[in-house]
Amino acid sequence: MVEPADSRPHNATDDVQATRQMKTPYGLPDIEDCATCPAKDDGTFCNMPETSQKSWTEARRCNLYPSGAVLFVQEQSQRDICVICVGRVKLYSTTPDGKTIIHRICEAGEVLGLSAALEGSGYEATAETLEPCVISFINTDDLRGMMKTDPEVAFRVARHLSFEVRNAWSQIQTLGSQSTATEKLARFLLSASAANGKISMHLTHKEVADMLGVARETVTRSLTELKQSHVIRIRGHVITVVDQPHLSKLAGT
Amino acid sequence: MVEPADSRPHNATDDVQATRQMKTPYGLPDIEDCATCPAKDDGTFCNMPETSQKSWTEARRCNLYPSGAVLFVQEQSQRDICVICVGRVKLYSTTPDGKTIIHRICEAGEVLGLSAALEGSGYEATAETLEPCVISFINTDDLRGMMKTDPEVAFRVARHLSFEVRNAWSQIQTLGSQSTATEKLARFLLSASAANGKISMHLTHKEVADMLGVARETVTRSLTELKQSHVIRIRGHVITVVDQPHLSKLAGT
DNA sequence: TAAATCGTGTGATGATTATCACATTACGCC
DNA sequence: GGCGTAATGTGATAATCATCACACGATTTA
Repeated sequence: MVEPADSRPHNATDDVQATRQMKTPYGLPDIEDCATCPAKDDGTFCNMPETSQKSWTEARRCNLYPSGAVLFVQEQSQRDICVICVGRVKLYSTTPDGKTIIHRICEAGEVLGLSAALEGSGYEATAETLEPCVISFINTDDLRGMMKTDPEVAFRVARHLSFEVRNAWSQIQTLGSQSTATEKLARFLLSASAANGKISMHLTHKEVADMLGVARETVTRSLTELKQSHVIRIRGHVITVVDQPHLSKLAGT
Repeated sequence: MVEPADSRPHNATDDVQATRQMKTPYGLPDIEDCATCPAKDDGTFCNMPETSQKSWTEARRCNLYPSGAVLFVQEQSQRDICVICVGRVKLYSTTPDGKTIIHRICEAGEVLGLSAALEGSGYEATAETLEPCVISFINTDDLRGMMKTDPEVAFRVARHLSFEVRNAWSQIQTLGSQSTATEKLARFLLSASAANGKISMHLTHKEVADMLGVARETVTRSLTELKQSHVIRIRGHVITVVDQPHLSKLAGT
């Protein structure tokens, strides 16, 4: 796990991997402008009206991170919000007795630290990159200022928070339903599977376990059980849902 | 459980209880103006700047509900958001197999249905009054319109959503920590207790159980256990935390 | 190539707690 | 004040799963 400076620009020359290819560290594109951003279609702050976009672009700073970098730590006082331009980020918190709970795996286009920014409190969780990432930072005060003057920004912030609430609630349903581990796993697989039934699993069993609130061994066991009953097939990092109706029945839906 | 029309004004003459005191049904104040509202100090949409307040007051409708009234049902298509002026409302969802999960007990000043309004989807949960309530309704389209034109409204919506996210996340921590039932209950009691250690329990054991994701009997048992070990004292609906350090230790904090 | 590390697979065991099945109490309502 | 329903208390039992304890394979590092 790499431990970079909190939210400051990542100094590429400090990094062993980066020295290999100085031009584009970690093989990432250098996103100077939102126009060249691969997430531009569906991101929360992408495709904004011109005036909003302008002040936005001026306020943001853009950094690169390797896999396993910690963007911020829970309860750390909050100064910036993060926008994921490229990559995936794991949001988790740890309990005093050392247990880890993964709240969400965030994709490109999503925003981190929003609720903390509006409440004026510390970060709700720890954010760690799962793969090389391009992250934009906006100062919290700047964000608030933009929200106060530009309804478009405020509206988009609200909509992203809605999305977060939805997400959290569905996780609560999974965690609180006191259902069996297989049931939870089935629900997880269903929500993760694409239309063709394929899931590219970039998460370890431990990470899945921390998302579902069960032990790692339980995930392994349930997974092999599903495999043996020919409900899913596992090939490397790709899980294929073979018997979707069966899986749905297991999920209790 | 009373089943009123979805979000339309409650017809007091239809109701048995209301016939007793026609002037103020359920003994509730008739809130015509936010100026006379008891929640005006800390509500999300209270104490707004004059211009915002004006359009707000024009858009809102105000209704009275008895205890146990269903304000809206999960997945029902959403037309209004609700503001609790007086009373407490239980937000819950039910799983296909009949289990109930209580997401939150909402107090006066809080807003219901916000995330559904912004996502344009159905209500996230079912809302049921826990006591006689005064509820204001604002049409979703009106709200969106106000957000687009008035940054103040948009900002307040965002801030309330932040609050909801926080809430949801702390519930996720409780539910997902795979801790013992006593641990969860201890945490619940701590967060519910006032500075003087007193908790006015207006919830049944079943309701607490549905908040913590455990069985009702488990709540009863854990509660008596805490009582017998002199950590808490129960007198009627008032629970007093006697040994706060002990309770904190049980909560693992 | 050896060593170390990480992720995964698997067995045995005990603790916790859901579940069922009642008894008992409290409380609103006529 | 009595009746009926809702809420609470309590026991016995079984199921699930966390935990510990390792083995194994893959991948990276020295």
